[in-house]
Amino acid sequence: MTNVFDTLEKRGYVEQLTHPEEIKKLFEKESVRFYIGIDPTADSLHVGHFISLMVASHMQKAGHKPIILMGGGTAVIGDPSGKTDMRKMLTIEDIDNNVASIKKQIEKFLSLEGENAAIIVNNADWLRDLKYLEFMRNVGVHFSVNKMLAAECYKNRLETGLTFFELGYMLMQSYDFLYLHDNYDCKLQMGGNDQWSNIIGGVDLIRKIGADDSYGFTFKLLTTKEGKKMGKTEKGALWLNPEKTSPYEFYQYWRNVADDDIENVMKLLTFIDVDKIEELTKYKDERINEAKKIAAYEITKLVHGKEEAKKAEEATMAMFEGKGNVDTMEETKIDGNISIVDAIVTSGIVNSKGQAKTLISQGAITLNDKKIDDISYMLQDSDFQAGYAILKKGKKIYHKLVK
RNA sequence: GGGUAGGUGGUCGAGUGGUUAAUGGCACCAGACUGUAAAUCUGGCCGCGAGAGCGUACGAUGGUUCGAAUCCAUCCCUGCCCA
Repeated sequence: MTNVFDTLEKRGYVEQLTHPEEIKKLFEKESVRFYIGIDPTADSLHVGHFISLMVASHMQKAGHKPIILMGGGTAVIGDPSGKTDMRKMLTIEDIDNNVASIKKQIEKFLSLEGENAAIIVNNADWLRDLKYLEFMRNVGVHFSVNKMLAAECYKNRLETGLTFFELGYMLMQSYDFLYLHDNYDCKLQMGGNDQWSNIIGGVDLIRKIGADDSYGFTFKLLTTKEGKKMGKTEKGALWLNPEKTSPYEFYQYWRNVADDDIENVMKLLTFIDVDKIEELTKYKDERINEAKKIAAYEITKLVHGKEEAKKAEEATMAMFEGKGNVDTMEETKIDGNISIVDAIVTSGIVNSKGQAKTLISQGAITLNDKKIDDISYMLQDSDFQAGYAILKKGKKIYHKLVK
């Protein structure tokens, strides 16, 4: 059996390791309990968390045991790493709600049953009742402020301001690792590369307290070749929750990634064999679109299930290649013959009438393939001859209107 | 606690009494070109209104003024220096 480490490395996940040799050996020697933390700062995960879950899934498939740590306790503070400003503070109720809805998404990636079932824990369970004095004595003493301030993630904060409150984040995350190490036999913490400082904080803490079996592992963040973060859209982040980002939009996002990024995306966000990916992405002309289709389908399938992925794919074919089925298109029920502007807004294609008008005047809106250039156009019965009307924004966004 | 510099639209950052819904960059959307790609060029990017326009907005609340993001007062928050 191949070492997961090789798999992860081959697919390009690996960024930094605290103990490269030991970690590789550990993976071979035993079924390792590892943890990945997720901060419940929204009621849905977004693509940034996607890689974490992929890594966890690869690990689980290789026989290791994932612990997903929901940061129900630490989210109260907000991780200052890489942020220029302090995050907005969330109420405890918000966080608890978020934790509940995120759990459902995690279940799609990890098996919660069987011998190496994933477990989901919430650090609120141990952090909220923490006694300050005890914590300072047992944990606080092991942290050198000098060292912390030298860390890259706090450096830029030194200029804009950093509160003690936020500085405490590292201690809490480190304590999480210690807690999981002692209570769940967790030996490895994994996370995005922005978590490096926090992760080594935990690894060092455990080692200072006396154990020598703690390790850290960070993986790449999902960025474009130009180094920009991926997953931004007009409406904000690309969410994994279908109510926030529809499966079709989600599919389209991946269908449209840049040529330069497709190989990376496939390796990181699908389970397709690496050799196959390289084969698919070696082209420099339109043949690379084949890879994008496969990537979009596979990624959507992972997040929304086979059925939704199929629907998104069929809707795409219907729209872009003139085959397939309009039934799969997202649809909105319209009340009577409203104006085109209202139709655009109620379908959710854009957020305001102003935007709808702008688009019309730019020639971006078509109805049943007829360009609409009149802002005051009213929908008519003749627009629904097939029982529906197809509203199109730009070249890529379609919506079905029914009465 | 004292001194000092600040708080501007999704973000970064100009503006320092009227022509400022507020220059510019980034992000994002659309048009052209293409391969539903990138790069490039063009247009857009607070809300409502067909439009003239109206409403909201420059940390908060009051005030001065015909008129304020810009001036004054109080408060809140942040940086830096001193203690």
